[in-house]
Amino acid sequence: MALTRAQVVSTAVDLLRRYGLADLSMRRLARELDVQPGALYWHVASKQELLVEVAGALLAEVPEPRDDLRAHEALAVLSTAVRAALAPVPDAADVVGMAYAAERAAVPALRELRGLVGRAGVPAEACEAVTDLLVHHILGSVALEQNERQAGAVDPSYVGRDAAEVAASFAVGLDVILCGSVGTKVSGS
Amino acid sequence: MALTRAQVVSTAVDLLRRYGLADLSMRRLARELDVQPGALYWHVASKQELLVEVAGALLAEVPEPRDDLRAHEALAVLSTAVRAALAPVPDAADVVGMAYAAERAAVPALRELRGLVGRAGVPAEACEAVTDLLVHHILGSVALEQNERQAGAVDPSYVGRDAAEVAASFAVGLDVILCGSVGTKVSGS
DNA sequence: CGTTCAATTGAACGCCGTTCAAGACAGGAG
DNA sequence: CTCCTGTCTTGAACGGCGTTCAATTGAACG
Repeated sequence: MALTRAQVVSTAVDLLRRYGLADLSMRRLARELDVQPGALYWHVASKQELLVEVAGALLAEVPEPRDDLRAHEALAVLSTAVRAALAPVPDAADVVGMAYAAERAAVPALRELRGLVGRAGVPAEACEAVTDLLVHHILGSVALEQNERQAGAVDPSYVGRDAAEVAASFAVGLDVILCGSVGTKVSGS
Repeated sequence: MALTRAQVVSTAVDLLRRYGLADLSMRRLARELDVQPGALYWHVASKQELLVEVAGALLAEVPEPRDDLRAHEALAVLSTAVRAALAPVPDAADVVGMAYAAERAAVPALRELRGLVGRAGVPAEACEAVTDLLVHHILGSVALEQNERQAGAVDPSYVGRDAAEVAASFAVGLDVILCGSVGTKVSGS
């Protein structure tokens, strides 16, 4: 049966999940699909475009927060959900970051985040700034957690912060963004 | 005369400044130095190690903020200075991000940032979290500004936010981190 | 049966990071 | 002056990469 764009994308996601971005090459992807590398370019214009699609797929299953929440809570829930979806996928932060950089609206879940920021009472001029801050915080945290994991795997004597600690760090940062705390208070856990 | 590690690093910085990370290949660097690629590996263990060195060089000239400032002000000054140092260097965010991920203490300027966060009254447990947040915000903002620039260069009809706007966005985000504003107030400009 | 046309092949182009035996070339010891 | 030793460089190769493109397949349709 003929190859499909959807098939290409989902196999790419699989490859990313299992082996990371370094092993997500067009050639490797072609091998996985029992196809010559050139065939991929019938379904996808470039690797860049493929990665944008992959980023979308990674966040496709993040549920929209229930809309009976206050905007702040919804923001916290969505941010945490996005982080949770990306955390277990190697190099997900790089992939999504690239997609976000290429086109802010390319990834639906992040577009939705921006809508919530607006609804949270942030003035229109600061809307993009705050959204960017949130996105960078999420992606940064994901990248960090994966880096700790990787460092620990290479050298077992290295005791970095484990996933739970990084998640807690993330929550603190999120709290700082949503409520402010460096200058004022620090909310409990 | 014999090649020097310092020479290799500074030529790498030059190449990065002028042509970006994509053109900072070991081969290109060797060509620039009138040398065979293999020669570089006498002075540098790997490209990774070279990039960490480059990241350090990029931030080597960021001045330490005067120590008569309150910690919050010093943080704002240093963060802004780091951002300003990286903003004009293509792909600087990727390079520094990589170095920071590889080893949080590898880049002196960022280590200093962490010290200031501690001095600003952030509880010890939240110290790394807040520093990470700051670093991600800085690097995210730099990456974003460069992306806008690049998009504008490719397609002149594209009107993105210019450098000043992105810098303003950065200041807003910094304000959110240092003072909090989503839940409370937004300080003037 | 012949044609058409989406889909794939196979081969090439010009890059990349890295390795390593072999050579060049200084400077000190005999 | 010769020889050696240790530092540094070359030249060539290895196995990868993203991308392009003429030629070919193969199924569906008239």
